[in-house]
Amino acid sequence: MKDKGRILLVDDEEDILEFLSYNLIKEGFKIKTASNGKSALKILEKFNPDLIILDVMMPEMDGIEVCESIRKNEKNDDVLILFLTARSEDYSELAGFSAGADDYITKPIKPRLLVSRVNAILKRKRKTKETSSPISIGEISINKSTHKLLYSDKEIYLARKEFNLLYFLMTIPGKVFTREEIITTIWKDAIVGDRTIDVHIRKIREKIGSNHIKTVKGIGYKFDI
Amino acid sequence: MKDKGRILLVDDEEDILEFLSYNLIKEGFKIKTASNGKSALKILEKFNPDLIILDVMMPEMDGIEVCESIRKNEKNDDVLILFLTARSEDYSELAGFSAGADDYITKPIKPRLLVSRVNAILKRKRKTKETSSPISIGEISINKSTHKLLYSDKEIYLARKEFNLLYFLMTIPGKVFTREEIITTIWKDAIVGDRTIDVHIRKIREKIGSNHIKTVKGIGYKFDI
DNA sequence: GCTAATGTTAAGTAATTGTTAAGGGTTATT
DNA sequence: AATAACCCTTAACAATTACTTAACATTAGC
Repeated sequence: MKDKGRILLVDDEEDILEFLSYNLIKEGFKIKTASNGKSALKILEKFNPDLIILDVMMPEMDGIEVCESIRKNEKNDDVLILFLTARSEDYSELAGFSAGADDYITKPIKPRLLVSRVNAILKRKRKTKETSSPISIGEISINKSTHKLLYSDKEIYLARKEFNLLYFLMTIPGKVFTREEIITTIWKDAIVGDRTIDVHIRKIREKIGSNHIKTVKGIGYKFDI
Repeated sequence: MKDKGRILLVDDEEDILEFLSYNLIKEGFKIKTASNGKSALKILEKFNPDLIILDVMMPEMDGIEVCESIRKNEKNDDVLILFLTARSEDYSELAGFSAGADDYITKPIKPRLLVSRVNAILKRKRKTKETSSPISIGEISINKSTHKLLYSDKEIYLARKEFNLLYFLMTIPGKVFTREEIITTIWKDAIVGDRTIDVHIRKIREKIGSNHIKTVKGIGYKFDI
């Protein structure tokens, strides 16, 4: 069976790991397991999974902590995280999402539901990857999957934040993105000073010239040809 | 309680449907729910909602596909679509916008924010159907999302207040807007002197000529071709 | 022609963005 | 493990741009 995706399972209960593995391997996923947060983080470095299924309730490091720890590292921006939570938790106080989760499943786990959820989430990942591939505008071409920027056929290196920012602006050329939109997209909910955006804009302009990113005072920035 | 609007909720998770319903019904909205894309499309035919709240991540048909499918039918041009998305999905909201969404909310959903967003978006709908699409009158075209004013194909830069003012006048060409209306719309509740409007009008006229904005003495201004 | 309303101008004030360099943190290299 | 290299953020300050005002001029309509 072909490789449908790589999944890292994290739970302190052996039973559940087995149960999940069994059902997901049957579907053709590549599985690794970890029985605690620390080893999960370790495995993560090498395994490079598409998805991490994380039990919220674990001794020592709970799922939320693990999730935050994963998200702290921008290298892991791409990986999806799905939580396992106890039924009783009220949706409104589900802490997982603010920690950076993408979805969650409540226990008891029904194999069918699990599989369809996992398929759905990975399908979306593939889809956004496809649609988010290279954008070419004028003589500038930016490619998220290779993290490369070409400017009239010359390769220009951009640091991660610069890259994300430019990429974001280029997703809809001409549209003015407000500072708020930029912050919530690039910085998620981190709190950064107002000058931070400007500094990054400046660095991008330094590298691609100042004709393409236009300032709309009082509103934000836009990318134009 | 009076009918504040009709909303169709689409999510595969019962919990979230309940959570959303509870909060929106409390506010006086009429609610219907669907647990997948297909049934949403079916309900849509009869329910005729003002707004559809759509989870991006669903098995089988995801939110974006549902949205595209809704927009394909011109009958549904009027309906507003609001996405629910998990935070870390990269710019998926943008894919949403090109699919025809009007706004989005990220999880975790906070009841207050939800309600205020829903109210805002419905209010906008009642006021002007145009939210982000450009207004073109004669050889003048003004576009809020790109913050561009085109005058016989030449791009003209307007500062923020000027832009908002002209945009406001152009929303209903021919209508005379009183100074009071202008003040409350553009300046909200700031207190500004009487000459302030005139100065801005002057600057606009300087840029697009004085034929289009007409003074109606004692009342206000209007935009004419 | 009188008068209230609007137009015009320039100057002052406020708000926003640009720039620079420094410091803390992280990652790569030796 | 120490070191170097780099990235990100910040703060302070500069520069720019936007906005408002006041004083005076002009106009429309009675």
